[in-house]
Amino acid sequence: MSAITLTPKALYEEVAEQLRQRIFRRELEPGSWIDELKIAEEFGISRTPLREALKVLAAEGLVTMKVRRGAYVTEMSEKDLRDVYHLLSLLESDAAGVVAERATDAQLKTLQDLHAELESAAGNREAFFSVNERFHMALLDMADNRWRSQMVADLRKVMKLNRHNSLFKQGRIEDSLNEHRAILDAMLARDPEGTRRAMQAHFAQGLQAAT
Amino acid sequence: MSAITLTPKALYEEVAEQLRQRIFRRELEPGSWIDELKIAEEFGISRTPLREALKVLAAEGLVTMKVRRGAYVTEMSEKDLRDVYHLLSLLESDAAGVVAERATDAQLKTLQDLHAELESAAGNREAFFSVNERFHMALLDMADNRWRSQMVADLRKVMKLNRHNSLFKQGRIEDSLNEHRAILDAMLARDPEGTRRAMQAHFAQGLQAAT
DNA sequence: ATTCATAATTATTCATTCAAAATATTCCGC
DNA sequence: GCGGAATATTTTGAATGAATAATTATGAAT
Repeated sequence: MSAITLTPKALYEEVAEQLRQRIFRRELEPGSWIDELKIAEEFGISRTPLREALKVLAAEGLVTMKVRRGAYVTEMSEKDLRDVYHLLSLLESDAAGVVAERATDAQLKTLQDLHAELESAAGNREAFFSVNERFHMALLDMADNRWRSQMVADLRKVMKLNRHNSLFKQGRIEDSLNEHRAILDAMLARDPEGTRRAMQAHFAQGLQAAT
Repeated sequence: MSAITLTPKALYEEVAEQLRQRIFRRELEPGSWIDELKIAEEFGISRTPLREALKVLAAEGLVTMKVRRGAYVTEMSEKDLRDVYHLLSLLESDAAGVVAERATDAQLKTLQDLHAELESAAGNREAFFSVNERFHMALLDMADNRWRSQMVADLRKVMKLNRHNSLFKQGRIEDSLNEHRAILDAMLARDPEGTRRAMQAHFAQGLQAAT
């Protein structure tokens, strides 16, 4: 009767998101085996959509499938962390350079607004982390390369596996804000090369703080 | 029907590879809908492993899932082609720079051998394409970043969707060999920056030939 | 004749069932 | 008591069937 279509997503998509949250919250620890029967029962679903969800997560790199052994939460070594940071630095600095070259003034304004929001969230770690994510993703969107956006999104998810995800040591938020300010200034000056360098510096600092 | 039932891979992995081949051979055309029942019947399997295989391909970007509409072979626009080339250039030039910095002499020798093989395959397009793929992947392996290797492998698969995949116009093979020679020379000279530039030039030329 | 609504058909998505494989446990022999 | 083999249990992987959602076609009303 009701014309409201309450099928926004397929069940396996929903399940994939729930699993991501559990992994990020460390309710499922890296290296640990994922019990299909147990999870399916907890979610009140059958194994079919769960298995499809696990394959989505495997493609993102969050879980690792072993033949005839099932799914395991991916373990990130120190080297993995460095490698992923390296790629994020490469991809996002390139994206920032593109934005510095081609963004409209309205788009730059959007980034300025997000930065302002970031500064006002400096006191709250959760909020800061969330706005920071939105800033980076908004920049990616403006760089307008769906393949890169997808890759960066996946890498950022994988990075959350790291135990030092609470990478915000004393003073790191302040430093991060300054680095963002430098990126923004270079973009406003329409200086692509300077923007790339500023973004690379931002990631170099982020890696230092995480290790 | 071989009586040997060794299970090197899961069925859905096997099916995923078969589907890739069909897509690359254009038996499944970009933009077209993938009929689950028909394919399952042709392969003599049920829809379950097929659906799992489709999700793997969706993660690679080869197919696109639409809610309640099933799977479609991904369509690559001109812009998509440029975007993917851009990323491959970025990732592989970085990898080549890393190799120029850190590869052992034995590894450089391996690349030299592959280049020699490439030169001797210059007369056969199929062979040239195959050896070329092996050269790029060997280089990626040496750069030793599994996340980058995975991303590049996926992007290279997606690139095969392009109709101008027979991107070897008159003289392109000769040019490509020269570009490879320049990359190799820069690596042998242990010149990371020159290596990166040479690889970027290689991709710039490749894009030109493909469009 | 055209548009909207309803019904039917078609195809996706999820659950249940079944089979095969790997691991662990137990029993027997040395 | 220890080791090996066989069996049993656990778990992944695949098939079939049922239900839900969407699209298309048909009919009626304006």
